[in-house]
Amino acid sequence: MVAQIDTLDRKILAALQEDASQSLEEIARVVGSSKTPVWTRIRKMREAGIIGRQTVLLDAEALGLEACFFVLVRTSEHEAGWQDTFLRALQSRPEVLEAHRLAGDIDYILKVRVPNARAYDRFYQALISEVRIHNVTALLSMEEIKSTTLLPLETEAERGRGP
Amino acid sequence: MVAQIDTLDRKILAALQEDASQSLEEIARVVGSSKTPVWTRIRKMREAGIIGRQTVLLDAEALGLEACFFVLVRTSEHEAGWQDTFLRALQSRPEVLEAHRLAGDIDYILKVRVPNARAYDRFYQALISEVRIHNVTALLSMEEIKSTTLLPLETEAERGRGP
DNA sequence: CCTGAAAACAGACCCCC
DNA sequence: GGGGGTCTGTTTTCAGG
Repeated sequence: MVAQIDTLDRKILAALQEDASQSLEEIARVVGSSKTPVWTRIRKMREAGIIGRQTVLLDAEALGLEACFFVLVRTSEHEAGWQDTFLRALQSRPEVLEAHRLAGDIDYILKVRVPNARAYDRFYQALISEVRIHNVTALLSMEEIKSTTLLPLETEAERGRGP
Repeated sequence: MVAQIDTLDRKILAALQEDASQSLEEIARVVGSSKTPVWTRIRKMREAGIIGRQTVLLDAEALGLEACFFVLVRTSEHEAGWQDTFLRALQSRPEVLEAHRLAGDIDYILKVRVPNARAYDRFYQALISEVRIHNVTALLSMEEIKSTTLLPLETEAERGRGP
């Protein structure tokens, strides 16, 4: 379900990703248009779900969340019931920031943010007591080299290179 | 560098994370305060860098970014020069959404968003031609079970459980 | 540090092109 | 579908308790 988006839409999205606190007028100026068209397009893209939540990004370290783990999960259970329980467990835990089901011999990867290693252990113990997991590898982040929510919005020209 | 944040600040941050488009009045109402104090606290937390970028979250699938890979990187090179080159390469590539330096036998993990597997291969070929990498494992995401930017803001009560 | 008012500003919706 | 203006509500500032 790839949306029909033109160059102006992409410019608007880029501007909004960059700084959502900009005024309509400011955005209109940088994308080379005026308030009404920009406003209409934003409204439509919101309705279409292309534009989602408007949020602020907080400094995890400053808030005492000093440890970040990537957790590689292997399971031997592949029934729907088990998966449901596992998914619900992940959804309900706010320290799980990301969870993906994978192709290949590792079944899931999680990204978990906690205050420290002890808090990770509490999370881990709670998780394995809730759902049966075959094998877990935790990768501890020493340094966040890059972390962005800005999606690469390919231009019209770049799209030509795709298949 | 953990910031001095009180309960009211935490409530404000929670409200802002949840929906940054809320009016000051609305936020003041839900946190049980009034406009000026809320505004002052937001300004201070912005200045302190606790509150960072204000942004919108876009739907990657709708924008044609249908493939997500986690890339596990092992290197045999550990000199500063190599690391600088690698970091710069990651920073300059918009498809790299996250990059962490890890503890343990895997040196780095990347999160990469691209239109499809071919685009990932182009990224991979370009990366290994730019910097020497010993071993790469790509984990392909089949399903994004959870993805949130909302940090768990522990309450005053919960903080007591920490060390 | 909070309350309340006042001034500067931006968003939502109009009609016209 | 875009351009420009207007009304309404919101942000930001400031005097006073």
